Amino acid sequence: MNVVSDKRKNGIPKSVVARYTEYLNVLRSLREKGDDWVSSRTLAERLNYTSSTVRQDLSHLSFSGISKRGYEIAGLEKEISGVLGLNIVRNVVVIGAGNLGRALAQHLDSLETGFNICGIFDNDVRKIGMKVGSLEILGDSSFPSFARENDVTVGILAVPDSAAQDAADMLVSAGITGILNFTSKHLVLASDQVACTDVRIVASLQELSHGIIAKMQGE
Amino acid sequence: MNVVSDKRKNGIPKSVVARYTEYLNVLRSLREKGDDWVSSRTLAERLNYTSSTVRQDLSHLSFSGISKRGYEIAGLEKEISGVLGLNIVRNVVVIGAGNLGRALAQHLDSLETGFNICGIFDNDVRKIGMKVGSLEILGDSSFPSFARENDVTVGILAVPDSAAQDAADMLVSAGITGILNFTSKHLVLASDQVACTDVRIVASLQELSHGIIAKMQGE
DNA sequence: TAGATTGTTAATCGATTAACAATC
DNA sequence: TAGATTGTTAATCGATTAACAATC
Repeated sequence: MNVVSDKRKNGIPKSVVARYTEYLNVLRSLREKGDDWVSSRTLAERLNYTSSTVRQDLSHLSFSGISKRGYEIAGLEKEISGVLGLNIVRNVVVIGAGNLGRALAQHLDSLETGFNICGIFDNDVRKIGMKVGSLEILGDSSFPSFARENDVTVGILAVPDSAAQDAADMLVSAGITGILNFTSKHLVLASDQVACTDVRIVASLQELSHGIIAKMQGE
Repeated sequence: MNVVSDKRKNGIPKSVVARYTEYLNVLRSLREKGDDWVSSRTLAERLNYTSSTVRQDLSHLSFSGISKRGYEIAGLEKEISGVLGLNIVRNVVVIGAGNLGRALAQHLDSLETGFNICGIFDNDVRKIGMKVGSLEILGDSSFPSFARENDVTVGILAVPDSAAQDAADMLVSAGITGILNFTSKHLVLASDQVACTDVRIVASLQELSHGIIAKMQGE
């Protein structure tokens, strides 16, 4: 097996992908400031990494910097966006129209993230028909046909924990390819071809709580 | 330096703390199901870890399992909660009363997470006075005195990215000890005694996008 | 007792950092 | 040119897993 296919097989490490998203934020803000080039050192300082980590990360890309100048910002942004698959618009639905689901639909829509929030679903009949921004809340039963007709590839899960697994099953059987999980439940997916990322809101608050205690005890 | 103070100095690794929050979820659901004991194997299977990882993690605690029986669920829950600092109620405010801030205030309140959401702030005068659940939106200017009088130790940051650093500065100078950051900005904190955890909603969606592509390319 | 499960040591694996030749 | 910065190798560091004696 050659080096390239070997790379494909192993893919880019999750830790590197996570930093790519951070680099994108910094690159955008530098570009908006008018900068055209950035060094690994500058990128690192903005995010509390080492320049070595930045260069290692960028070495996974088909994009090179130039000695003494650094990396061309617009080109690097485009390359990272491509690797993350952000150059295509994905149709996304929100499952669960409670406080969190409704807010996420509107928040992600207003942020212009490049994802198209095209539907919001709930199984509470009293909510069906209500409006969330320009979207109308639909019942779960209409989800499978909606997903097919609107080429929906991502589902955002914002239901109560008790309904999480059932809702995930519904998403998978409707042929979704990715789930963004806002519940605290660890999901078991019926297909290993479906990607899942956990957002862990409550867990993050608990980790923060531990962080506060650790600081008090002198790190 | 002896082993104990050495342990204190290094603390529990972040990766272990992250799993503690997952263990808590599983322990609660097992307890509600009526179980009293759990093995490292069962805990591991529920979360796709190895039993070795679970036992290593739990070895940081002052709590022992028993050969052949495993770990007593209620006791382990209490121990992990203690280490994470969840045995005391913290007063929390939300900064930013947009879609996300308002939803987080209500969501975290309804989840009974043990954190007390006691205030929500915004600098938009048109929002001041409006209600979010039982809370009234207050202006940023009243935050310092509010924080002091209500013993607020945690601030949830849900403002636009452009206002993130200023709002963080406000939280730190008001004497907050922890920030849960929902913006996409990397915060620079004026005090190294303040803990910060990033929630990374948009970044998670971008990581999911990469995950989908990776699955398509055969992992 | 026999066997299941812990706690811990040692091995492996992966991620980060240091170092430096190449180069613009 | 001189010096700043990349790309990459090798070293270090930390996290996960395997293995197994202790034990209930």
